[in-house]
Amino acid sequence: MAVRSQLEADSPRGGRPRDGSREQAILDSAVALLADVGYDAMTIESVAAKAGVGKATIYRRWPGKAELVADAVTTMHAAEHYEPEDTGSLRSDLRAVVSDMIERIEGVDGGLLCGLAVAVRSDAKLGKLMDGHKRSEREKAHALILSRAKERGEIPKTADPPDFLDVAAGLALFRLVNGEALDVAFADYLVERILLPLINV
Amino acid sequence: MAVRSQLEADSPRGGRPRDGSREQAILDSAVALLADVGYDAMTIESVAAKAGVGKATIYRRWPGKAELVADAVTTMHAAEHYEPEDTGSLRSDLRAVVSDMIERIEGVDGGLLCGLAVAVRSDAKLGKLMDGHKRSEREKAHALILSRAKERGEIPKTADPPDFLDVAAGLALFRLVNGEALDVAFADYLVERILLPLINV
Amino acid sequence: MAVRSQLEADSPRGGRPRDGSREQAILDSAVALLADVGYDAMTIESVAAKAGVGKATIYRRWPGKAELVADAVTTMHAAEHYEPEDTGSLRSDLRAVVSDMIERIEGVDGGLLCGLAVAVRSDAKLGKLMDGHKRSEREKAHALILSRAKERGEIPKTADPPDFLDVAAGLALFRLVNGEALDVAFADYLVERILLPLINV
Amino acid sequence: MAVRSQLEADSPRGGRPRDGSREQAILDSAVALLADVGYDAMTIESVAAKAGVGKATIYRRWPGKAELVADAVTTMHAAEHYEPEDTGSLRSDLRAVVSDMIERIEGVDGGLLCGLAVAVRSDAKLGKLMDGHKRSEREKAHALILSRAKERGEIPKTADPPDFLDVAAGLALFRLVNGEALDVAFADYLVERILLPLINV
DNA sequence: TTTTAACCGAGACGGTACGTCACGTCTTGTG
DNA sequence: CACAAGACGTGACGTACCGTCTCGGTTAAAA
Repeated sequence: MAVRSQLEADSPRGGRPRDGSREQAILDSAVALLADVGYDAMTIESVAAKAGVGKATIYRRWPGKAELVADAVTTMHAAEHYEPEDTGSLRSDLRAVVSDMIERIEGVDGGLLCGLAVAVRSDAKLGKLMDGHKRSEREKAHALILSRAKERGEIPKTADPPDFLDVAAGLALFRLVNGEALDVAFADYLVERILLPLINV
Repeated sequence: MAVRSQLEADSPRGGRPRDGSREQAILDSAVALLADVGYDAMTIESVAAKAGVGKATIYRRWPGKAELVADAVTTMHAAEHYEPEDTGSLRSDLRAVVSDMIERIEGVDGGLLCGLAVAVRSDAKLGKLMDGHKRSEREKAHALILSRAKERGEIPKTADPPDFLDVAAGLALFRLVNGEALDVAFADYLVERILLPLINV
Repeated sequence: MAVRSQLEADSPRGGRPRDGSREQAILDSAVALLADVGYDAMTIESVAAKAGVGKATIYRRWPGKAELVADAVTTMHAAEHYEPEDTGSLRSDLRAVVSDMIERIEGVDGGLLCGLAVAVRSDAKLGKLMDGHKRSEREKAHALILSRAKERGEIPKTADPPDFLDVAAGLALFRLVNGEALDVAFADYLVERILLPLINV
Repeated sequence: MAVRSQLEADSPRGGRPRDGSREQAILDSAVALLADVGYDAMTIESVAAKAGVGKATIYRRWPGKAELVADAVTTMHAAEHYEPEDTGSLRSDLRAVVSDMIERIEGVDGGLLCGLAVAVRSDAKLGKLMDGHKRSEREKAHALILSRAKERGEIPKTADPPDFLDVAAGLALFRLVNGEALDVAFADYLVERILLPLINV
């Protein structure tokens, strides 16, 4: 988790404790609405209504919309358990991971990331808090693909390519922002002209 | 240009013609305000006031804020005349172009691109219209850097690397969205571990 | 007529003369729209459209909406040629004229007069100009009814009652403004308890 | 009261209850502004500002400007405690009440009543709700003046004249609408030629 | 057990930007 | 010049959210 709760565990004295289930209901509703209608059209009021929760219950936990969204996105990524299968070759492993990534970006991630970036820019602290999980997932996938390729003998044991999954994600996002299609041709280009060359230095 | 005017050349006869100078005044004001205060804090009313224009004159030309911003960003990019100098070597040429790009992204582009992406996603047609100029600028720089390197003999005349400037821009944007710093270390990493390997296949 | 034309017959020098037919088209459209949608919802733009006329052609003749409406109402009243029939007795003459008046008020006049009154109050000059025709019509009816009653011997030749038709119109308008019904009972009351007593002093 | 609150006593449970003091603050501001600047120039925003209230707080209670004004006028009339003094004779009592009425009409009532009439006609229910208080005030004054005259022996104990104060108000309003002056001569005429004859049948 | 304080859903509050619409004026081209 | 068309600056309209606040009621730990 990340920004949530502002005061993670303080309030030393009495009173009814917060109901943890609300937290999840709110985040779930936020994720659903982000995917449905996008960042701008998602309102705190709609999140509250969908979660069956009062607005104050949201503002008690997050200082504003941007922070709520940050947590919602983090939650969303945490939910996906990114474990690329062994498809038999480096090339096909890359193809699989790239296809998967593109699918996700086209689904929701793209718009969310961009909408979120607005929040990031308006409050720089956010950004620093929110990338933890995602990065580690990417790094795990990176290491896994690489070690398989080494075991297969496709690349030398000493190979140490850069963060090629970041490169893939960045290029995909960039094309999205520019309104270009994320199609099969792009996936091909990405694997053949960018990723494989970077790994096979 | 792009979205502007809704009906680029419609009602052929009758009535006072639109005053083209308003168009520019509005876009200029929009660009200035975007850079000053950001997407959210930029209001249509403030754009109108700064441009010395009525709100209706804006809404007559653009259906909403998102579309106006889309055009404003396009205009902004059109204004920049991207001509990378010859710094003497491929490596330093890349360093120069990367530094320049990072600077621009940190300045305004980043937030704008992201804010824009929201608009893009809510109206898919926008995206398709707005990348023309920017892409061609990038392609010119790409070709220029490459031909210089070939003339210097740094790379073979037959080299045909992928769109490495897109890769650089994408990775930078990606880090921005994730709240990571776009610092000198990143620029180094980008040039040494990504761009040069991609070119020197 | 009344306010119309601002400069009734001036502009001594050349140029295309005003097209008098426009005047009537505008007034007709204004009357129709007033009756259809009321004062507030009647817009200059809709009058212009219905009349097939440019807005400037209206503003060239009348300084504003209020004045146009003033003329339109006057025109409307001028159109009705109020000649009460001889029904055989003073009482039935009064009944006839009262019924007629109520009908007219319920139809359009009521709302118009009230809407118009707003204009009157915002520009006091208007009022002074616009009552001419209507008053003279009322006075003609007043005199006619009275002379018939005298000829029939219902009232003395020397009788000189006050402007009872004004009283009738005023009371009807007042009830309208107060949201009370203008029904048969009211007409009865008006004739029996107000008008006849005022005449038969 | 009248239109106010749309649903006088609806949502029985939940939520912060409406603050009744806002209601009065809004109506007071509306009355003041109506008197100051008139119906057209009175804007909802100015009412809100003067009352120290958000626009939404007004629109939560009234569906639009017309209905707010309707209530404001009703309130205004409710505030005036109409108790005509005993001036010693029927004639002077009538003069007093007529002068008072004219003064009020010239002040604000006239324009308000007319502006209101527009609302009345666009929503017939309004009218039926809003005349209660005013009528009863008029009736009280009517009865008072009459009983005094009877005590003085000016008119027979059995006299039962029609609603002469309605007649007076109606005629005054009618003249106002027609742009005729409500001056001393009119007051004279009203008392001598209309009211006294009606009473002294 | 009673108190107490923070929790909860609901929704009113003061603001503010939105996008629409009409005003009355100005600017075209065509008679 | 008048005219039809319609763009212009202006400013009010009514709507929708923002983030805060208040209400009656609930819930657990502290007294």
